[in-house]
Amino acid sequence: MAQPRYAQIKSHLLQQIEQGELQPGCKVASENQLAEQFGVSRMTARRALDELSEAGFLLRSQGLGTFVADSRPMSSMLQIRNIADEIRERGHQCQIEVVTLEQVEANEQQAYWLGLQHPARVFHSVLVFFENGRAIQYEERYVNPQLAPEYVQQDFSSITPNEYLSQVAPLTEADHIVEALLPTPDIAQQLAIAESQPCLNITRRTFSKAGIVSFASLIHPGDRYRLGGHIHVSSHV
Amino acid sequence: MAQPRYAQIKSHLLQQIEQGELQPGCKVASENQLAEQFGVSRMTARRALDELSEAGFLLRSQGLGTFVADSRPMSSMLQIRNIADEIRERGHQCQIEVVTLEQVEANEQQAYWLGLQHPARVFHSVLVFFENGRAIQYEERYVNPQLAPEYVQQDFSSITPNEYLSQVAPLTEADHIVEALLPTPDIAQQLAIAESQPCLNITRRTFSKAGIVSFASLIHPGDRYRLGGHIHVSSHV
DNA sequence: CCAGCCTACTTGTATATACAAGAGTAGACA
DNA sequence: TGTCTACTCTTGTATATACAAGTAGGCTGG
Repeated sequence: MAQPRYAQIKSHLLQQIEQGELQPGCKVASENQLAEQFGVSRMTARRALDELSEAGFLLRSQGLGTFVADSRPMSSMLQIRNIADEIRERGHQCQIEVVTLEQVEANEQQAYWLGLQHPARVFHSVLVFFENGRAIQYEERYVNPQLAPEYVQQDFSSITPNEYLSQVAPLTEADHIVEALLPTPDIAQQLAIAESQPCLNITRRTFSKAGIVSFASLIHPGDRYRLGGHIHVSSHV
Repeated sequence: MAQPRYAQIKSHLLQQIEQGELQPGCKVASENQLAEQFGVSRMTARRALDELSEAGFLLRSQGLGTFVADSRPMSSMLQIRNIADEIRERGHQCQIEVVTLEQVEANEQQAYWLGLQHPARVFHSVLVFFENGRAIQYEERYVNPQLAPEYVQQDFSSITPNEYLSQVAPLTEADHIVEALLPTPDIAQQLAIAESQPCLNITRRTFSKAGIVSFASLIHPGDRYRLGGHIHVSSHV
């Protein structure tokens, strides 16, 4: 079977939602109706509805039915913009130091985050960004070689990985994890900060239509960098 | 049934993971083993593993087995939702300690952030949130008394400020600043952490149609809390 | 009129079963 | 020795079934 039956049902519903045939708040066919319509068992239809619900496209309530959620994507505070632009916007000089640029064997976790099968060879880069001579970002990045095969040939002192990857594989989505941590001795040295200096770590995964492009860990000294953002709330709570 | 069987199995595994009995990379009991161990059918055990995998705690691969993932973010989205919900969703207990709840004279900066003229009297609260007895958030909040005049009369051990404010002044927007910092001695003591423990500080301003409702500083121990987010990129770059 | 019950339909949980497909291993065989 | 096969264990997909539980609407008896 090329695609599982439950996935076909998911796709069908998603398409209807995205094309506006199913308006927000609109009631969706029940599990039994879908089961009959697609000639599958109720549990299979249920799986499609369940996963769409889990992903935030649908709202389900016992006794009532399944409905299209009002607005799904939350615009988030974390924009995808590269730090080089930010620095230049402030009228400052931006230098980039390439620490590492290589092809490596991904471990299972890394392969998983890139949506690849283990084992897999991936690209790996470590860069440090300087604003007026002061280190402001330590970037460690793993790149899917299928989507950016010439990654290691780039000259990242003139074009940032973000810029290059945006060209070869336009972004469609991204997710982030933000945390506070202390730098490792190595990173502290690269950023020229004390090991007791708390840092902001942003782990970012970027997606294009073809799949997961890369994930990166961006580490910023807490006293030199803040993250700002704005959310527009659709409904409430 | 108080709690579904599959949820019991989830809790059991989660507890083992969080207490380090199941180390990252460690192989987890197979569906059949769990089914026998808990006296349920394979499909029920499977549901527990599936949901934990979906949530990022486990990695599964066909033919090999199920393994504990390295680490995962605690909150999945940068929504405006209160931390109490997150804690409850994890099936944990949430306690709130009210440290301060008063009316104070806002300084010029505070009045400015609330969009008020100096001088102005505003409400001020300091709360500490506990998850299973461990402090997970120190919240200091300033509230616009015009939009929530009965703020100080609330019992915040039963309803969170976020929930209350959402009721009296539905949110329309919010902005954030995220930074990494070291806690002050006082905050370190309230959170029961070392003063060298880096923390994530989220400064959040919330807006309703009538104006700025409140701004709050939410401080989380870096080793107990992460922030996750997802962006849907509409068009360019 | 309306309060209460009953029924039909919904989602939620749980089970038993079957087969498919990926991965590793032991053993047969050349 | 090396290779291919067969077996076993794993997760993945799909089905049929049963009962629980929440919701709404209608019907009946007072």
